[in-house]
Amino acid sequence: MVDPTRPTAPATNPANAPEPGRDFVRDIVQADLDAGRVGAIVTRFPPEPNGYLHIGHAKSICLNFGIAQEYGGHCNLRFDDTNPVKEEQEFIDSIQQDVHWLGFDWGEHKYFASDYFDTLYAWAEHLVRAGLAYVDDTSAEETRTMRGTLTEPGRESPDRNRTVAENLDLFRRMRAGEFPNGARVLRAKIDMAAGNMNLRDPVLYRILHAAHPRTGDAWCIYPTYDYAHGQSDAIEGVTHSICTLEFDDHRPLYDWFIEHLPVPARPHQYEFARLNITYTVLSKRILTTLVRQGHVSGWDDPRMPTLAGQRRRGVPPAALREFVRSVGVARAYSVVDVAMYEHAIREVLNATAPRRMAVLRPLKVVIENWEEGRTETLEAVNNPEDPSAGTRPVTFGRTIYIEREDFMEYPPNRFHRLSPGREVRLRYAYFITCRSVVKNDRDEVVELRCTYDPATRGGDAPDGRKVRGTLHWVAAHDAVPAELRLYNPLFSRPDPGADGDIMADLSPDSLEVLTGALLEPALAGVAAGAVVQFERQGYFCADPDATPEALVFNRTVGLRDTWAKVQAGAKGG
RNA sequence: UGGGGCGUCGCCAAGUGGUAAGGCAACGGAUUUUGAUUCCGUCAUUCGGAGGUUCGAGUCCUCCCGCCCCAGCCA
Repeated sequence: MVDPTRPTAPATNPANAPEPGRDFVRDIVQADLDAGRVGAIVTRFPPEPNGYLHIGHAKSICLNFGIAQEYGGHCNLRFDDTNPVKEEQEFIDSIQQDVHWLGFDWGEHKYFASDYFDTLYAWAEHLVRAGLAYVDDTSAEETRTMRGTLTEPGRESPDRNRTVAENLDLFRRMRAGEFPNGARVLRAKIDMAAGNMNLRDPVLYRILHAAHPRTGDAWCIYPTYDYAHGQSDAIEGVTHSICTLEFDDHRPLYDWFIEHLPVPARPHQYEFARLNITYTVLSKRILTTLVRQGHVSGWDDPRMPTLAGQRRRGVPPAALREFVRSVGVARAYSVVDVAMYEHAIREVLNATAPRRMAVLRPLKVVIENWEEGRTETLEAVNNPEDPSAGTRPVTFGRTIYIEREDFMEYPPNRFHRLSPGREVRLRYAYFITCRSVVKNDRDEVVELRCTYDPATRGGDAPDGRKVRGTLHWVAAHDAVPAELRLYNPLFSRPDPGADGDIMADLSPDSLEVLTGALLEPALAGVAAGAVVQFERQGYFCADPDATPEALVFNRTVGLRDTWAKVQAGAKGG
């Protein structure tokens, strides 16, 4: 059957052609607008409040709210709360917080599928009266076997031909609470032999004696997703109901309900490929398991791909939006390289994050020709990408700390940091030369004795001599202690779960805690949530776990590190 | 011959019959007081495969191959 309201080919409109083909969904929207099939664009983001939103949802949110914005329509936030046994107020709250954080606003358009329970129920009776739905007493297990298989047709329930009167009576008594969970269901009467399993008399209502977060005990029967979704779209006047590919073969059912019910509008469903990322799991079910089994500290553990987790990790919402934009929207199954995500994060943070110095693994350095007790204040640039960020003072002294890995007693070929006899620059301070090494009884380097060149104040040599390396540092007299949490992928393989047991792929190295880090004093009063770049190390976000004894920072993402790559290559080769 | 969807560079992804965009990654090189950033260059004679139509095919036709989704009273 040809539906004249359904777009066939994108219409062209040379007059005000938008930047061509941003993605196929926008093409459809544009074509519908051009052809006058719809007035204002209405989309919707329909989360079920049974968990926290994750990066995959960000793609859907950006698509739905983005399209509404671009075409001057609006996007509804609609909670798909049709299954009270899984849904909780905590999730209703977190979802709203996360959508706002991502940068989108539903305005007055916040809805719940449960707002429509009365209408949905009335429409179900309508189907019953039309002979298109019946009450089935078959048990869940029996229903499953009778549904047939992918290659064999199903068998019709003996209750399939009950009279309208009997169905109406039974359905009303279901609603009245006369029957226990699972005793009966209301099913659509479609086609038990359909090749599309969704059309083999799908369930519309099931008995669930459970309190609902919003409707309380008002109901003991609840509509299924298939029955509730399209009708909710119609009630809200949604023009483009955009969902993921696995709902593709639900569309005939979606359309069936719309055609057979007295709905006030004719919405259309469109499907796009969901987002997958290497080394990452975007499945609410698995994420829930990680939280419940304590593999992570909670939904907002910075290792979690949840929006709450990424926020705590320090990922700016703009980076998420940029990432989603760069990935595009299509219908082909895809797994995006997590490097693309990290790139988007660095791109945003490079432009915005103030620079600070922090030593992750300190190595003591004594400047032998610097007088005991003398300090000197120098000027450090806050963000070379943003002159308006200004400068800040940093104080130098006789004893400082540098990064342990910035010194090697026996340096390999291309190492151009500090080693015995070699001169390097301390960022914004002086050139220093390593004169000797102090070791403990285990032969470990515990301290360097260096000298500085007073003429190189600020880091420039008046005689124009060059130095190969520039190191970050903190002064012993004013450094601030901190705990640093370094994160690695939660899973140890790019395709977690591909071998079956996803929990077996959990990485033992996803979290490394550094307790002895030292920060420059400018970081002392930093507010939780602030993101800075620790020069030469990476971007770090102040965590609310900070105590009076020590600040806590989460590493959002490291800087690109070509030296590490060179080393890895040398080791491997 | 169960139904549906999809196959363009290592990973995303434009392309809608006129002679393969872009991003990520990678690799060279320049600049650099972050081995960062920035910059410049290299990176698909070929679009899952085979036929066919056409002056011309990633785009149209036929056949074949491969991958994903569906048998919840989950969404």
